[in-house]
Amino acid sequence: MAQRKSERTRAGILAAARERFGADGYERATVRAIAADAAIDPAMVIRYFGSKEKLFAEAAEFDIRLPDVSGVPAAEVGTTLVRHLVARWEEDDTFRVLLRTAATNESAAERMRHVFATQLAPTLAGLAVDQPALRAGLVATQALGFALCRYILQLPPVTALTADQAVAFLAPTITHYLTAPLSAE
Amino acid sequence: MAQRKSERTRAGILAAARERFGADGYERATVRAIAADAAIDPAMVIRYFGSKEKLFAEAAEFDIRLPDVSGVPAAEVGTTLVRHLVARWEEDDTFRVLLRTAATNESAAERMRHVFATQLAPTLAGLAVDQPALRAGLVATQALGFALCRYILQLPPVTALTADQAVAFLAPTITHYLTAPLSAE
DNA sequence: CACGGAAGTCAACAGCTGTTGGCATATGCT
DNA sequence: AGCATATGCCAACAGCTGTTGACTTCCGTG
Repeated sequence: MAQRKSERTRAGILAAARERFGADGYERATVRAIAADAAIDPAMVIRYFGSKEKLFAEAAEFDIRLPDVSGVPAAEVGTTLVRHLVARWEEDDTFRVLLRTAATNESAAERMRHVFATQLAPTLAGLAVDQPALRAGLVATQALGFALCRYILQLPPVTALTADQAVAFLAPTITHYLTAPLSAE
Repeated sequence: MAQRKSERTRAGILAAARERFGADGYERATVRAIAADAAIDPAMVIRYFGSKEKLFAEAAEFDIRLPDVSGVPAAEVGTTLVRHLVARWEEDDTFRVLLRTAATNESAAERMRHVFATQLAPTLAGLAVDQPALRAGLVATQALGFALCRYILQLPPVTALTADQAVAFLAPTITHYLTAPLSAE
């Protein structure tokens, strides 16, 4: 097996890349810095991934892995959804990479829209009482806004929350956006 | 008046800088590109503002100019607040500059926290029924999340909204965060 | 008109960037 | 063992970055 060792260094580069991209964003995260974190030569980063952009593409591959909520009582759907999202964001930093970079990099923004359209919106469509696209959009504003304030901007009152508190505060809003009548409030 | 002409070109540089920073973020917006937009030599940008960072600091100086809501009926506070925020964001792109850049630039993030702490939180504190810091933080997640999805990520369902629709959808959430009991939802 | 200072141009700098090719080394197979 | 190939390092490249200093041009004032 000639592949065994290479796969480990490849994974090391990817891990270092995720951390750097997540901390610094696409432009400031240099190939040299990523290579140094992975204790390897910068040339190897290019050899393994072709280019910085392809490395980023792989590092930002994000699967939201939404749970199946078809069996969940309607009243608990919001809580279930939010709990999953927060847990998912806390456990790995791939999403932070994507969110941070999407602010300044158009291809990352496009990928973010793609995640929204293919992963979030379809699931929410089954839960919304009407106007699924609009409701999914509203949910996104609250969900991504929370992630932005907590992980990127790090607003003190938002970082101070425990995950459970965050879920308790956000869930009613999500439920509201999915089910409340929208025209006259 | 030796100053008159210089002030015009200075304003021109600042306008070009705001546009470039807003469109590309701090790193990708180069001094040379800003200078080209302002039809001037890159050296002048430095001469007028000292450095790229100081230019950014001036370009991202943002005053949220929240209205006085002390005389507004409690039921309409949310709507008034949101309407003002959305109108303010639509009319000038300084806020977009700041938001976009805050994602990848720590000093811009710090400035964002400062705007939150000195401009948004104090006003909201007078409107919250309790726990003002927490409630201001929750309001920020929704408000900034909307701005992120609409102006930066440009999620189709969110950009499709008219300003009035956006206000109508967000206002109840803001009111909820300011006034609803928080412990058991 | 002559002068002084402001306004602007030009070329160049040092440093960093992603990327490439050549060369050494180690590793696994026969 | 000996070869082939994968793995890695080194040095260098061309291009871009923010920034600087010297030089020219313009303009209002004495």
